[in-house]
Amino acid sequence: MATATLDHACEDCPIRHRAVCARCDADELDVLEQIKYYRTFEAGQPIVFAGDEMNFVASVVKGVASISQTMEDGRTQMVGLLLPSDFLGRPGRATTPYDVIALSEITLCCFRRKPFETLMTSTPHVAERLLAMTLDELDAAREWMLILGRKTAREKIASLLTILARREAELGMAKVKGPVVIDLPLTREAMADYLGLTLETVSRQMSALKSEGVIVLEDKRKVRVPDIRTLMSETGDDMDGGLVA
Amino acid sequence: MATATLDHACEDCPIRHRAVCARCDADELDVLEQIKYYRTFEAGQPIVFAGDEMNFVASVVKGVASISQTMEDGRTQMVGLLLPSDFLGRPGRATTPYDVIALSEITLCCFRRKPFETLMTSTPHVAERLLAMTLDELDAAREWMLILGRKTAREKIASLLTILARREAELGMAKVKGPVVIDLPLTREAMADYLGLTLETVSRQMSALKSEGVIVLEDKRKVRVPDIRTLMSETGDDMDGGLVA
DNA sequence: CGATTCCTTGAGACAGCTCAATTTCGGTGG
DNA sequence: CCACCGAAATTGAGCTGTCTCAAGGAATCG
Repeated sequence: MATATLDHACEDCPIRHRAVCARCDADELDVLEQIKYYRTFEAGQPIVFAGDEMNFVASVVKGVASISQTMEDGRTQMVGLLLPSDFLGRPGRATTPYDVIALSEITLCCFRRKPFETLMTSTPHVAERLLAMTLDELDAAREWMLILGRKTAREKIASLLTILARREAELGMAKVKGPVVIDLPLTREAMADYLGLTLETVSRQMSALKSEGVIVLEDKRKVRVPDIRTLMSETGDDMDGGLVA
Repeated sequence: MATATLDHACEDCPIRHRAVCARCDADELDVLEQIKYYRTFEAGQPIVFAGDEMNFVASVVKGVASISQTMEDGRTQMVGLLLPSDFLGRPGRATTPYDVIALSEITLCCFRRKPFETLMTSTPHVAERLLAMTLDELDAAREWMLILGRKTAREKIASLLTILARREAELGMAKVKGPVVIDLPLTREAMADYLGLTLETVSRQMSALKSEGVIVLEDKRKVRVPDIRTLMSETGDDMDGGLVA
């Protein structure tokens, strides 16, 4: 199977120190190693649909996916963005209320739900780490709520780009300084679903930021930010986030 | 001190089976009992401000509070609503990024942060329950994101009223059937901050729902819902939430 | 009964949406 | 290498839901 080529020992895992297993010691890692398996999805492929039974949980090893909700009439809101090291699924619940869709090619490190749940009670480090990650996600969700409820279209775009730049910086370590290139894993429509806008409005605001020199489009999916401070000043937030050195 | 009159044994606590201590056994409860203390706040009083040091965590025993974020120019978004049994504060973090304000008279069951944190590692039942509660909050935040990003003003109002009706029903047990009276703990402005609207729009939509008979205002802060299904059909969601029997 | 706070209602403005027409660009096959 | 295709993105023009600004009204409290 194709996934075999992607397998590797936990020790060499790129997300070893950020994922749900981050705080595990060698013994605990052995247990995880035995029940894990990899799955990959192509860009655009659904991972699960709302209402589906979900008999696994997983860490994102590589790639990007969206968590979203759709109303009967088709209106869609993204409610989560899964980047490498993020956790997918909820221990203790058999079905998922959200659609999860691969936005790029994605690799998941999966665990069957039941074994994972037993493991959670036996290895406190996993439960501990999962709590910390969930609290972080809740903070991110709350920041997002401010964006959705109170920001203008331009501020929304600037906020999204800043969030992506920050995440990219975290993975690559080091503070962001000077020019940054953001690899946009989202289509304009996905950006719109993230921000509660239409894709036309997203496009117009991107064009506006471009023509004002705040961003440079190297490519439709690659954004160069000459000066991150200028971009951040467009988010409407205080600029003391500590992102810049 | 006034709080003394409110003290009571954990066993008689109204939120005993829903709060962070829900899964504790008698021994664990004894430990909690020793480090807890009550605090009350009047309606409108701040509990903490964003940036403040926060050396306690707490359960809401009685009353309602808001968690909110404010931008420099004054735009405010509520990002959490604390109802009885909800948990306030984050173990492992010394300062809070949010304003927390009492919306009604409120009673908190507080624990100093440090002792609580040690307790979390020693009594797994607390950590376990806190994880479950945090995951529920994350779900609530995601539902809220759909409301903020994609719903019309009318749908937003109907959704808020439905959420409050649901919470009220949960506390009082039993499925909601027929007429319900919602005790609105929010001013129009607070509703607006919750929903990402202006207070004028909230007022207009409340008037519209009233004139169409979907709701009856017994009082500005007391809403009677003759038929919960009619209200729910205005939320834009599927009506299969299982709230109605 | 003033004063204050909260709420309602109106009229006009405007940000973002809808509908519609192109344009760009990465592939794909001749 | 070119021509063509389809998906994604851009841009325009007009519309509409919500906001802004403004003027009362209702309830509560000294």
